[in-house]
Amino acid sequence: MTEMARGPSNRSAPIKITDVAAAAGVAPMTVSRVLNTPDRVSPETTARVRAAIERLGYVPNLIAGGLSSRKSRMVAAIVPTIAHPMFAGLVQAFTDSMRQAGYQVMLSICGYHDPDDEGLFRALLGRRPDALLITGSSYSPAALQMLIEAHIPVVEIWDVSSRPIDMMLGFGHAQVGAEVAAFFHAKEHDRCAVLVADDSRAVSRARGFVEGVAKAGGTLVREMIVPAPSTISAGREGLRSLLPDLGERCALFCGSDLMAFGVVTEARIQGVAVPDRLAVCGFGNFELAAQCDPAITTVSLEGVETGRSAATMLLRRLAGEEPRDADRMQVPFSIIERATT
Amino acid sequence: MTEMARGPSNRSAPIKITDVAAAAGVAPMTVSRVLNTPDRVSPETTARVRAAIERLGYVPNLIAGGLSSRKSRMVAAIVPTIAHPMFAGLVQAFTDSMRQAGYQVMLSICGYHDPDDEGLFRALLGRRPDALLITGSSYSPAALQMLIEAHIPVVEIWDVSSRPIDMMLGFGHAQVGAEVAAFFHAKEHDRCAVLVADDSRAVSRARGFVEGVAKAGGTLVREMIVPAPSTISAGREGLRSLLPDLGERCALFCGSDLMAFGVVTEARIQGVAVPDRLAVCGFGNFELAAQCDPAITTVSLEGVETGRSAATMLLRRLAGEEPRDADRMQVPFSIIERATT
DNA sequence: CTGAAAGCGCTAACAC
DNA sequence: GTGTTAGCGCTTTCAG
Repeated sequence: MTEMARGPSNRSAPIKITDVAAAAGVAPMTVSRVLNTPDRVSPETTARVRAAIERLGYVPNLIAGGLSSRKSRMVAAIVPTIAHPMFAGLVQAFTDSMRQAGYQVMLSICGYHDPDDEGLFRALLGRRPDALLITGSSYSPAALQMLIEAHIPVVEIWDVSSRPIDMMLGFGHAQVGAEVAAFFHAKEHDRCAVLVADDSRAVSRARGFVEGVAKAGGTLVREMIVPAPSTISAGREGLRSLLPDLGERCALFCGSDLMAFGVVTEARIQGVAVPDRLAVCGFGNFELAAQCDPAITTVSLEGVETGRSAATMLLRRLAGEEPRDADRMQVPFSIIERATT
Repeated sequence: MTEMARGPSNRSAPIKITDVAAAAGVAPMTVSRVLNTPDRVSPETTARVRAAIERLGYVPNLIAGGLSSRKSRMVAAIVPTIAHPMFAGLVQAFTDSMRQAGYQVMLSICGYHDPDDEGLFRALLGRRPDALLITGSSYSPAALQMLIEAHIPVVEIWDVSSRPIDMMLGFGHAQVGAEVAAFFHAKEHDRCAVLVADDSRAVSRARGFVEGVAKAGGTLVREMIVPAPSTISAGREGLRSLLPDLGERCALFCGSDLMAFGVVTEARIQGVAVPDRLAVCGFGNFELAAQCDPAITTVSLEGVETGRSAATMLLRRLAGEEPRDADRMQVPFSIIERATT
């Protein structure tokens, strides 16, 4: 074992394309072609080059390649949280789809109210992503301006209410609220309440709900907006606070299934009959809502499908296709009725 | 408004450092210094350059900078999932800490059994991250070899049982299982069972538990290993399957709080008294375990603290400090006793 | 404190 | 098919 060990470099300088080229007896450009456009290289050469790559343990420097080709093969994604199962599913599906197409995803988690969105965008855009996925758009005008000037495909998810930068994929949150109100009305609930965390989309849903209740001639017992995030304990506290106003019969729309679960849990503890005295509808269709007892009626969102669609939209544009109408898409949502209504 | 609009470039080529330099009447190098080492530039020059940057909407190309400086100011992180609250917390805390220090995190979600770990590592290392966070190490030898040859700081989290690549931060999963077994024993449970998903760490915990039960002279009623991931419905099904063997009294250790919640829910439906006939301990200390009713006894993990510690370890090394003993750290865990035991 | 020259590792564009 | 040349946009290094 005193001979030089075979196999990759022992703690020497990192292998680069010229090393591989030298080892294979070809020009660097040929190595590059083997990696990027294999069909333009003869099989024998390819084999020799591949062997050299293998032997040296060469890992191409994508940074250098990106600088040269002006393509980073990287997309940035910004979501407020990954604790929310819908976003978790979305991110996972988006990442998978992009990776399959050869893109790496840089994920940023920005919270619901990022004070320094400009700083975040600068850090992201500075890496010259080929495309961008962002959530909603409660961003500062300066930050949005940066996005526009980046001249890359951008897809906004989660909210279709605002003026889009480029592509858009989501649903009107107010509309969700309205549909839940209509659903409650159809079930002959005329006393309604709503409990949400104060993030702008949830508040939109609440507003849509309140309007829907009014339009249907119902009574709004209470509109509770609590600090984000939307948690189980917020739901439990919410119900305790609502208790005095509950009356004979009341229907409550919650900002998330977590909250709804908290409400249902606390209701059992407090001896409030669900759904007879209190009907509950959640939002998000988390596993919890389906599997807890009683199972919770909720609004289903299809995070996975949204993530996949977002990837498809971006990939189409990255492949050079022109913008089209379908680039402004509503994501379907549906009310899944279960035991709490 | 027929004059040329003020403000940043209207759809022209992207602004680069030479544009800013020209606009400010300085050399490109001076612009670079304003951005990277502001204290080495006179205040007046700085002001002029900053104004030009602002006016042109210049966003430095970090790709080019990285190539030149051989520092990407980027770290890669690999986790199996973000659906698990512990990982979600960890990732969030890690990302925050790194971002504060000026590093961007590239997150990869690899699932529990990635067939193409080499491909993933190549994609990541090709971007020349300055450091790496990885979860556990059920990776192929070739893939691990790539990590070693990257010659960057690596911190492995989540499992301290294997031989480390560099730094390590986690806890012995087998030890967790053993402690839960001891905990059950202390509560005079001599009939025990365990239910986990088949991911390698969860299986380690189960094994530790089984050994612990044996050591304490207890009886292992059942060891159930179900397909990953660990879900509520897996817990519900698990209990149904366990039902015939439950006997008078039994203590069950679950692979996650989700499973434990499923078990407790199904137990209520089936009329199994918790904790009198069936004691349950979860794993992970999710909000759900604390807030459901009955609240679930669990093992608490401190994902947030782990993420922060991992960041600290890496940042120390990135700042040039030498490896030290503290680089192999146990993350504390604790059993939180609640109503299900 | 500021500038000029050289080059990071790769690929586009054009030869051969 | 393969090689050569010339950068990509920035920072290092060295001079002033």
